[in-house]
Amino acid sequence: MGRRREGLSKGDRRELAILATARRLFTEQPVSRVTIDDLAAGAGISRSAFYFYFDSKAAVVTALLEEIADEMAAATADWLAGSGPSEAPLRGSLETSARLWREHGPLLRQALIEEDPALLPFRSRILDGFVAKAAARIERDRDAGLAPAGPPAEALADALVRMKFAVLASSPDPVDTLVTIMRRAIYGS
Amino acid sequence: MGRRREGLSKGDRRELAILATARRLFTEQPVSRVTIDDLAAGAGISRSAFYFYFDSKAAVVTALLEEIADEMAAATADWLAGSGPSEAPLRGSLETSARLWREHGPLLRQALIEEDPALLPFRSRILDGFVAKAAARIERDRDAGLAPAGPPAEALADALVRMKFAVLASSPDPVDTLVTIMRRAIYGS
DNA sequence: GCGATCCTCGACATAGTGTTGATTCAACCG
DNA sequence: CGGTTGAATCAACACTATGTCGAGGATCGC
Repeated sequence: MGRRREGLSKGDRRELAILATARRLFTEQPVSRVTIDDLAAGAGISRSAFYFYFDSKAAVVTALLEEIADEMAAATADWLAGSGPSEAPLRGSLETSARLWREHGPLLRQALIEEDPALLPFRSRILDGFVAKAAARIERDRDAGLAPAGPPAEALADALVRMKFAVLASSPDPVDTLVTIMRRAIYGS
Repeated sequence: MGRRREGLSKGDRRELAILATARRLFTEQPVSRVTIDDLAAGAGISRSAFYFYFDSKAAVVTALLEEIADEMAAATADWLAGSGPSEAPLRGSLETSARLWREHGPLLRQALIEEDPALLPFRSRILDGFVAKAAARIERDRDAGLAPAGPPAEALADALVRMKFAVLASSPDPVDTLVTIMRRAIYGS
């Protein structure tokens, strides 16, 4: 009777246990201070058994970042799609981003600030994607006469995105400041 | 005759050789990829002899950063002491900062971006010092009616300094963009 | 009950860091 | 000259973390 009760094999459950442990540990301490031993112990397996499920710590981090990537994109989609200097969409986007950094700070830091080479794919997806879309939005506003000329939109967007990550990584609640700087940088003459 | 000819003992020369090697290697590759073996080999000594001269790689990095700290301070002194939105002093300060990052990128990156705990003293000296002075300058301009109100000067300065470092670390020539953003962020309404 | 596949582990290999104790060497003191 | 001292050097060791291998144990499909 009842062969595969719930569809989750022992192996599946162990893989999920590793990810759950990683999620827990990576909210508390920097990625570099979590060892594979920690992850294996948290999942109740030996260190070398870990390698059956993941190739490296970076693979676990990548898996977790995949989960977060969509939230990151959704957080800014509103503002990126809009136009003009109105404050609310920008503030909303930044509030959500700030929450994500509070929840996943060490992970995002490892990928976006420390620039771990193993996390390059995620980083370029997020960073380049944001920069390209933000630059497009800036050009749209300039063409519409809503924003004044200034540095190349791409360079401006790049600087603002990097500032956003750097500031989110260091202050718990920087939204007001970021809103002002970004609006002035884009719309101030 | 001529006992201590030039005052430099063998040990002194070796210490300088380590520093020279470090200077060379740290212009080419990230700090984390230079091993103590590399430094020792470059200075022509064994790895364990290295530990006679320095406690760790971080100690070497600290010594090199000491040399750079003064240049960093001098680079921005002009602008920090002035007032008002005029472009030249800001641009001059940023040009010098950009040159320093081109020459010592990996070192500055390790201290100011990656936030290596062992380099905390240098980081707080540079970062907090800059932020405090920039905040004071912003308040001065606000009091003088040269700059409009906005986020707390401290928070604004912190965000701009972090943006500066983040952008310098990633683009070879970001001065134009930084000049515009900073002026708009401080003086734009 | 049997074979294939999934899963686990202990043992090993490698790279980097830091420590220890013995030894060399140069200078200076009597 | 001989002896003491302290600086400088090294080989060997210990530790931590990562990743690899092959030998088996558990489990599922039949």
